Amino acid sequence: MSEADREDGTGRDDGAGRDDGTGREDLGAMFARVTRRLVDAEAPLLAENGLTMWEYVVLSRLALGAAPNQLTLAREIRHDKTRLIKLLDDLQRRGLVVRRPGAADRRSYTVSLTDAGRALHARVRAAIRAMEDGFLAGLDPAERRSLLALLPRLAPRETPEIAED
Amino acid sequence: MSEADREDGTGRDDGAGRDDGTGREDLGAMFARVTRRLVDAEAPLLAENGLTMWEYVVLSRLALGAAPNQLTLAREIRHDKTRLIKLLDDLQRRGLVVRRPGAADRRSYTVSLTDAGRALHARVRAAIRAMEDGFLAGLDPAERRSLLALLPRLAPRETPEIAED
DNA sequence: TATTGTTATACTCTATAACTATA
DNA sequence: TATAGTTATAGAGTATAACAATA
Repeated sequence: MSEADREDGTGRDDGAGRDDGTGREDLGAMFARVTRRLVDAEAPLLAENGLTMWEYVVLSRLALGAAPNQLTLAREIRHDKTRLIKLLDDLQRRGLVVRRPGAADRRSYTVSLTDAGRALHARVRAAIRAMEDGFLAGLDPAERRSLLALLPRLAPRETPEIAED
Repeated sequence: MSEADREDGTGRDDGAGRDDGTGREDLGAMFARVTRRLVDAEAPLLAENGLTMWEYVVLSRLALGAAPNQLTLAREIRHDKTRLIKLLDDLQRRGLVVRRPGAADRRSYTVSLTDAGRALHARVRAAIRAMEDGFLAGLDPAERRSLLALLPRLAPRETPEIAED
């Protein structure tokens, strides 16, 4: 593929400095920059509620339903199973999640949210959602709809394995 | 435990797991997932060419024009000035970049690409661009145009300060 | 023999402080 | 006094190996 592809992209100069002749910035660089801005904007909201990013990721996953065991939970959120241990210890000590002996396999523990955990997640998520609305404020409704429809197709989420609570 | 257990909630199953009632996934989570997929896809392309991600970031910035000094270079790519040292040492040892005494300020060094550095960057960038084309293959032309127009607006790049070569 | 939860260890990445030479 | 480049050190984050209990 050559420079002629600029026809279905953006061939214009967006004022981001001297053009190096390649037409547009790397997709990875652009996505990374947006991601970093969102992470930076989420950081204070999480800190206010005493959560780290990984803890929030765990709560978000568990909000979909109980995880059958810690290993699948770790795989689904792409976190090391070894680091998940202390993280769950902390969340459980704070009464946000519970580990229960697995029904079939005595080695494993199902992990699920407590009422307090579900409430905290809902509160933080609402704050994050409000921040995101501001983040997307510059887009008109059609653009916003297009973006929200596109993103899941570019990186589909793995179907979580849900256990009985 | 049958898969049909997931149907008991909303009845909707779009492949993204049980709905937790909040409508859509966090924007940050979606962007982070896309970014990770792109980074993972770039990794082998960079490794084949003996570059780390940060080294490629430096080359990409310098492809826009020489940096007036290392400090502004570090700030523009959001990298620690202390870690930039060894990184530039390496790139210079390999003949990809050159540090030249600053014209006005004798403390500073301009940083610019050598011909070899420019060639390597162009080669790697072409490989990455080809990968990106595959990555966006699932989108129709209108969606692709919309996405590429949106991204720079969601996280504008800082205008780089360009020095004379 | 393989897997789940766990601990311990080693390694990488990142952040901070401090030094030098110039300004 | 402040800044550009550099070095050294401490800390956080991450990966790997190994172990006990169970399958």
